[in-house]
Amino acid sequence: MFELDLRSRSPVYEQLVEKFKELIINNVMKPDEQLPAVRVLAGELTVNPNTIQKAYRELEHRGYIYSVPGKGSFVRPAVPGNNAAKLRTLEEELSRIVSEMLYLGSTPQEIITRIKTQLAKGEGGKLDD
Amino acid sequence: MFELDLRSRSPVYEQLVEKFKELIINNVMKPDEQLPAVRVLAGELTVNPNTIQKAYRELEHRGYIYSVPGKGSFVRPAVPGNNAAKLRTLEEELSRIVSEMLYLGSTPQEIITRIKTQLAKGEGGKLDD
Amino acid sequence: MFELDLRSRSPVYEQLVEKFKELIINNVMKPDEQLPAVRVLAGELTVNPNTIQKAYRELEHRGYIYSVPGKGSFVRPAVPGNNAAKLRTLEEELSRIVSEMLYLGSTPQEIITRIKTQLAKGEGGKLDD
Amino acid sequence: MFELDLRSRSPVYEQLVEKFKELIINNVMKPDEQLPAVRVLAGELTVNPNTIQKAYRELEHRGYIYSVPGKGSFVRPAVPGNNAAKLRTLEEELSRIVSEMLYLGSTPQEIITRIKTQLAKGEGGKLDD
DNA sequence: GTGGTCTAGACCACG
DNA sequence: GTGGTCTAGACCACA
Repeated sequence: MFELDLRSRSPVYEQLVEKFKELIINNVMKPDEQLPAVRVLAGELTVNPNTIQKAYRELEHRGYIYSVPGKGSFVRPAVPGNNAAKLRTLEEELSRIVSEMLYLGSTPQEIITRIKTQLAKGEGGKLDD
Repeated sequence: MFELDLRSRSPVYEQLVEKFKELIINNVMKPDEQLPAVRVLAGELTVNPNTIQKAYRELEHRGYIYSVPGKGSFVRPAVPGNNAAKLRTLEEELSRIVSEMLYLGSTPQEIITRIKTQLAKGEGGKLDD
Repeated sequence: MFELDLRSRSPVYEQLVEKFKELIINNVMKPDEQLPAVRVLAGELTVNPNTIQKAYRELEHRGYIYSVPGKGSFVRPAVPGNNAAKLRTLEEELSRIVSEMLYLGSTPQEIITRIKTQLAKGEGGKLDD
Repeated sequence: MFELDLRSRSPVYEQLVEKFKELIINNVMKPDEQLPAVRVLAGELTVNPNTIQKAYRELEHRGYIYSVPGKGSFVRPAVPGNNAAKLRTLEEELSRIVSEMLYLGSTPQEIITRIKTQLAKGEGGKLDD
């Protein structure tokens, strides 16, 4: 299910956070769906349970999941409002990336085309799922 | 000139690398322009000279500047070719960010508009300089 | 294990880089084999740990090893593709050296024989390992 | 006549040494031919005369030229004997380079061919000049 | 215990 | 005065 790169510079728990974020954002994991139990996932990935727990704690802190003591962790439904701060951060990142692509030789046309393609896919995905 | 966050989890030298990368990419620092001397910048930012040097060396490794012992460090003029690998990485980052913006409630129209605006500015900047 | 020349004009960390490069290139250190821990090697060579780390980071930048924080540093398996630039540099060095050997009195026959011998050994080594 | 790279990491005087070595080795500068006067060359290259002098001193120390006080510096004729130490060093360098080329994916056949080609040229050059 | 970051402070080569 | 090297020694995050 997960492909962890133990050789990577980025810590294992961070890789887990990113994987789950991706699954949640792309609606592969649905709202209120339960995440694998810590010990189970630790077993499957042959990773220390502490590492899984750290990842779940981080996901909770970033607002992607909620934990119910004694029951487990679940995908937190997205709330449309109150994301202004996060969106501003993302917009800055996006600016940075577009600047760098231009610097490295991408043409504005290429960049626009690429984003439009993705937006089309993203919309479809959202509607279809 | 620089705003360092000493409490950030991202190391000081990495923050410096990002700042300079931004200045170079956005053509605020021109090709062959000299960067502040290691000791001078260290003094201004009240940071250890070794930390500045680490940032400069990293920038050199990443191809943004060149350092000439005894002379100084300078912005390396951009070479158009062979950025395929870097561009692929950036495109993946861009995908990730666009996905997340959609998840947080941005509309495709907003995203496209924002990027077009930036591309227009970027072009102007390039031409004007 | 290592012979460092502290009086050499070539810096200690650079000597270390060259030693490890040699071990890796000649397959004395195998892919994914762990390098000595920074502090351990520093102790053995009576050199500052920072110096070792600088060498390791340099080896990582040059693509010979990878370091995983908290785990260790390991030999990076060779990837065949995209060494065109490095090979061109080496070919120039080779030209320079052959010229100088001719100048110093080596005969073409001697040079060819010597290289053929090495190539035979190199092949054997590769196959045997 | 000379192309100095002031942006290079390698010091100017070292670049000069290498250039002259190359000219002498390839018989472009003949034995007992006079090198440009320090001040003249400094003027042409717009370089500090001290730098030229340092290069000449280094060339003399390495046995490529001799200096006659009050007259100038001249190419030292090659003496066939007594180069054993230098040759051993060169052979080691050659081994190192061949190893690295193999590591980077060159085939033994390619390496042999390339050296034979150069040896043919070198011989011709020597005989023709 | 591992690599990584940072400071304080010394010394060197180059131009 | 410039970048570069090195030491000594402290502290942090990760597994």
